[in-house]
Amino acid sequence: MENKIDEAPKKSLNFIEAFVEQDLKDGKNGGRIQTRFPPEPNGYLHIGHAKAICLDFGVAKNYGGICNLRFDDTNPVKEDVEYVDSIQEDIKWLGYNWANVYYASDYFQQLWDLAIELIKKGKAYVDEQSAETIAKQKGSPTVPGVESPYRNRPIEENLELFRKMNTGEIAEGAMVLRAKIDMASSNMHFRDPLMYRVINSHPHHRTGWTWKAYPMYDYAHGQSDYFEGVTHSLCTLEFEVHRPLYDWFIDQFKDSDYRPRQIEFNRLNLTYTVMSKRKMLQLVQEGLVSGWDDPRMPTICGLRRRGYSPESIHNFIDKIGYTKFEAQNDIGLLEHSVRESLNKTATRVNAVIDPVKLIITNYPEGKVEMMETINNPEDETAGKREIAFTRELYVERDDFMEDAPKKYFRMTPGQEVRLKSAYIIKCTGCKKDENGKVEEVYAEFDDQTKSGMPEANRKVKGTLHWVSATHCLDAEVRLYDRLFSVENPSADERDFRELLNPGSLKVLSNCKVETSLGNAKALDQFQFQRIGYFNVDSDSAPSKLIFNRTVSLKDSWAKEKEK
RNA sequence: UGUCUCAUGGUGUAAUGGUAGCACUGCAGUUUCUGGAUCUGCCUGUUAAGGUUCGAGUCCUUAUGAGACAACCA
Repeated sequence: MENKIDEAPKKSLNFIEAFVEQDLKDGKNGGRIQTRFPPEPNGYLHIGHAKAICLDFGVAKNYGGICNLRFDDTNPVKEDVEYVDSIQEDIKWLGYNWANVYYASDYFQQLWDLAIELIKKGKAYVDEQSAETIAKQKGSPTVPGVESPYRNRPIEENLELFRKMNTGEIAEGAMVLRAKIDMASSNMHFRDPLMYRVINSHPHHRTGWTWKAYPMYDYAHGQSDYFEGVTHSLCTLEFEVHRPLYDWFIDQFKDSDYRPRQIEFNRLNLTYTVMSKRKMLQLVQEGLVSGWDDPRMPTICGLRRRGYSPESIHNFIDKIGYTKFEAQNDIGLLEHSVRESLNKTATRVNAVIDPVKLIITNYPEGKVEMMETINNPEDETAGKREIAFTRELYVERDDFMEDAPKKYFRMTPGQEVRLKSAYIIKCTGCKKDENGKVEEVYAEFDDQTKSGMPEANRKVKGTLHWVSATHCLDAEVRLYDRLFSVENPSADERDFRELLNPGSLKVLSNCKVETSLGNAKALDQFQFQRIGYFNVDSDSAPSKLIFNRTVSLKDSWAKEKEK
């Protein structure tokens, strides 16, 4: 037995964990591990952020370090407290606790002081050219830039102008502070990058009108990492080109052996989804979805409302891994992850989403039998409950066919099926309206086949779910599907809004569910037997039950039908 | 016609110079009071060409393809 444990396969490290372990082995930073999750509070978190969160918090946890939450709030034009709250809620929901909450705005004074130091060293200057001129002078990746005429302004003058940038004496857009590096560098970010710009049209959500000059990302981010003692600054691939500049700024100011290390990994791309904040915002603003938490959105709040468990998201992220390859991840894997998670935890209930009446013609009128049924066959501790059985029931319209193919295991005249947790019945026929639509299905039950009786062990091909027509509740069921109809909306030439899946939401208003669902609370997760996983929508009320389909069950009959 | 990064089945990801493995998907079967779940089996892969080496997915060279970078955004 002990040998078995030794033989357990070691989980292989991703390249970031390998770097971290090597740094630890090399004794860097005194063996300390510290990461940070640095969202800009300008939007809701999505599953791509969840990937970063799992890494930032996960690395800290696995290597005995800490992870801080830091809001990168250096642009008051776009940022808002509204987002600060939702971001914290979403991180907690994912199951993580930060050691501290910081704000880049906490460092405005320190950053200011360092900028002055840089000016005094002759390594930064105030440029008063227009944004367009500066852009033009940057050149292009293949053409070197040209130096600003203000590049060699005297230090005293730079100090004076920089001070004025922050007093309101300088108009927004009129001046910037730039680091003096190399206008001919092959790395565009080295061509005298902007460090500060003037913003006096918007108050900052935390510092109000105190500051008029705000630091730019490349300067603020790296220094914030440094101030906090971050050892591993993990970010996505598009910041790869920024790393030399990140290092450059740190080199200007560092005063010990300690330095944070930036490592980049691939961002999450999901098929049939868009992940850009801009596009999501457009979907919300144009009413193409009901809001940031629309269950079709890849936002954390959307997934939560859809019925995804935190565990399902962790499992998914675990499976896709972290590399430097720009992958397209199959949304099918996310769906698999949620089925895997909910299979173990969701109570099985009976819900008929497209009901047709089934009458057991030889069952006494008015009789009510309470049938015992198991809550979750995957979890012995989940217990049992009772459901009412009566002469008139509802079953799925799909579960009856007058002329059925050979492999149809459900109700068709002459065929026996089992009603789950109740009796075996034999279908005898149906009644149709003038259009040929089935109005009622008829069957006879065998009183020796009640679940638990010896005769109940008789082999029958199909087992159907049902609810009593007299002991059930009405419900609305929202069937959600993938938001887009093409695999990669971002790669399509057409406008992404034309690519929306018209069938991404179907509302069924005439569903019948078992009475036990009457006291279900918002977000409670269930498996509607034979249909899928559903949860209680946040708009649901006892007087109007609303369920969202998280994901359907795998359906091998649907595949068989297609053949 | 720059710099940087990347390339393993349909998709994603391992193999850290020594038997190309895992997961998802797909297919076939087993089993089942959910056509779910379970269990079993199968299909499919190292971008190309050279080189180093006893031995290369891994190291080197070149080619090809893909991505990132020219916001007073982060």
